[in-house]
Amino acid sequence: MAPRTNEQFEQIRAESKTKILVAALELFAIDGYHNTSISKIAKHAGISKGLMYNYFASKEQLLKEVVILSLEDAKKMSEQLLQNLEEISPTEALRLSLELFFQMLIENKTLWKLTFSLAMQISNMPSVTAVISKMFEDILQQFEMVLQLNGYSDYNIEAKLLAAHLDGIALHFLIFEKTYPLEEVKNKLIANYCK
Amino acid sequence: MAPRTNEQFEQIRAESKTKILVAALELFAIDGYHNTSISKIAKHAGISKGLMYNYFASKEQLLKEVVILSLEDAKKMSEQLLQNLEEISPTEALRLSLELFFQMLIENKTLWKLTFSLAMQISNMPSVTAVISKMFEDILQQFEMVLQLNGYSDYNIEAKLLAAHLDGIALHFLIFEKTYPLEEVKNKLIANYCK
Amino acid sequence: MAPRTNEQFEQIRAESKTKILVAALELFAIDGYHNTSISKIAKHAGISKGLMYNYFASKEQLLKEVVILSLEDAKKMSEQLLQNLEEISPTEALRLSLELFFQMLIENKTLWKLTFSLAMQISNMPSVTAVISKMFEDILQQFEMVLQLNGYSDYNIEAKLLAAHLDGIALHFLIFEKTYPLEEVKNKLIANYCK
Amino acid sequence: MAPRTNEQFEQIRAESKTKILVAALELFAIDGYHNTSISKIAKHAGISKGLMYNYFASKEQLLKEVVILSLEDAKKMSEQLLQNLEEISPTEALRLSLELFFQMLIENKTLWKLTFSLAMQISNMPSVTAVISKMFEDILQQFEMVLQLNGYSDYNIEAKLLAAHLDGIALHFLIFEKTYPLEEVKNKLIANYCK
DNA sequence: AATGAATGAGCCTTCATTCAT
DNA sequence: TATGAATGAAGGCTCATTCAT
Repeated sequence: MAPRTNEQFEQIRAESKTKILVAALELFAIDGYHNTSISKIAKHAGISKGLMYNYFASKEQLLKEVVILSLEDAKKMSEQLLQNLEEISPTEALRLSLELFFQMLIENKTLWKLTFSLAMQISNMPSVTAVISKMFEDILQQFEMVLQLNGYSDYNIEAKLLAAHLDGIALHFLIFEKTYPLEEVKNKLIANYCK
Repeated sequence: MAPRTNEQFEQIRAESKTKILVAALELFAIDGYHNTSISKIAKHAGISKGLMYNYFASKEQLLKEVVILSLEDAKKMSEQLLQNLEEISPTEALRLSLELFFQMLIENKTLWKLTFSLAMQISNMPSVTAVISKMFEDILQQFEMVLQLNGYSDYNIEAKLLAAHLDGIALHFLIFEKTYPLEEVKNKLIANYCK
Repeated sequence: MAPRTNEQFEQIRAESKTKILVAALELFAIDGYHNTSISKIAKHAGISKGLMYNYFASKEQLLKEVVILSLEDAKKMSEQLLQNLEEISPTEALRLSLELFFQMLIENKTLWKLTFSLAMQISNMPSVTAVISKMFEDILQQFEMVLQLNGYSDYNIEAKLLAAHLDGIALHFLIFEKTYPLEEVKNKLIANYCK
Repeated sequence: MAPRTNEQFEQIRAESKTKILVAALELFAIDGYHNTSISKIAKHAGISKGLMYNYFASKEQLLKEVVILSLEDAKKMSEQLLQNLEEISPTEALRLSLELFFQMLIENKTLWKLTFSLAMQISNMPSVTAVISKMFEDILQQFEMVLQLNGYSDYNIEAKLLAAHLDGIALHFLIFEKTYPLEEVKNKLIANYCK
């Protein structure tokens, strides 16, 4: 066989890396960062323990990249909304924003669980914290804009309140899972905000 | 010489136990449960590693008692409110409840940090989870009552919304600490709820 | 009250010591030496951990004295037999010796268990081993004498065989306990030796 | 470089595992299970402490495998006898059985020591006990058969007596080692049984 | 004589990380 | 690129022993 080209190597690398990241995300979110060993991740990803260190300098670095990757995904989703924002009424935009949040919450429970568990736990992992903070600011800005469009005078502080509200709901939902009446809470919240 | 009296032993025990509980609470809250080793706790408390096991059967049991102790403190505070609840107007009661929450949040940052960090991390520690869940239910009931008195028809689901709102605010406050405009958020929240 | 006399102190000491020895024997025999902690022994004896060190320099020393005490008891029993040995026929003496052995085995299962478990385990505890060896020699001499009286020419080596036979039976009985047909084995053995 | 082939890994594993098993057998037999720490075993085997857990799930599992391995060796030896059993006279078969026992005792002192020391100490380790019991039953059956062929009417109970006799001799030999007249005892025993 | 709180060495075990191949 | 055997520090926990009272 002809030797692999650089592109082929590059692709193999990318595939392996992705496999590892996906496996790590799943395990971190379900079992928590500390309860997930490199061994488990390697097995789950179908690769060897040693290979992991070929792509990530340490377990902490892997965590950081998991978070980055996940948040990028989330951002992509939310940007879809923004594209159409100008074509619809402000109220509708707000409603859509909220609907989007709940949709993402349900569809990415794993990621949310991970994010929350990290948020409270990694004062000693600044690089990871920074990534999470950055994303939070982005979301806040979006909310400010949408609330401003909806005529909220205190949109600055109201955005913070809304963000807190949503994160609080997410937190409770993730803790109580099946017993939490997410649908009712969501409807009530939207009703309250979009009147 | 004669051995110590029972009272003397009791006092020594109480002091040591408290020392350990306090040290554990601080470290658990700052570094998280998994990042806090028994060694660290012992050093922080100024005792030997082995002594911990004289008072707590395991690290998990220590955590449980830390949580219980902290929640008892919190409960005492909140009960102060309930005493006067019937003498004041419903609106005032709601305002007081919210004020109380923020006061407790500020005064017991450590406990809140611990609670949140635990909430996402200890699905496999039923005994601890149970204690936290119990407290959450208690708070929820209080909110339901106060909201009902304030004429909220959907007081059931509104209580859940309020609880989420408060926990969300607490979460953000604990993450961003000094940069979080807690006072403004608090005033706005109270204004929104007590109109 | 008048101060205690020396005799009273002496008696208290003796009682405490005995309590500890008895407790230790029971626990050592049931759970094994290594699985029995000083704490357990103290609790079982109804005294404090510290007091034990008032009477025994170490756990190993305690073990040694337990063994000595137990073997002395055993010796007393066997000496009862010897007293009457001259009044009965040699065959009867042999039968009685064997009967005595089985009786002691059944009545002192605890001690036997302990002895066996020690015998194989304490090459690194010479002081204890010495005591056990000494007793074994004593027993062997008795057997030699009785076998000689019964006309065994090779009484020297036959005594060793007999001792081994009895210890083997004891070993199996202690391992299999209820399922071991001790009575049948005993009758057959006696029948074989006393014909 | 290319990773090792499966065969290479297999061989490395086999070698390490054997090193550990051999080291463990020796130390368990000499010092007893409880007095032998994983650290000691690792040092004795010339490997790191952690590596043991790459091959054995726990110290108890290691013990179990040590016992199994040893008993397999023993079984192989005894099966050599059975092959020729039908070609020789019953008396000769019995004599051979006994000779074999003594040969195995001398050649596998370590294993015997281990077996005895375990027999009295591991009532709380069912998995290990089961293996040992199984082997004992096998041996008993063999004895029953051979004794029956030799015309013993009570071969059932006589087999138990014989097994006890042999184990008793082994026990004494292992305790007193060099000072025990094993050869004389063996000859006398065979003489007694094969007349 | 008696107590039990306190110590600290040592135990079994886990796991991130390295390295020879 | 890829493997997994090997390491060693660290973790939770036990327990014989000491010591102030």
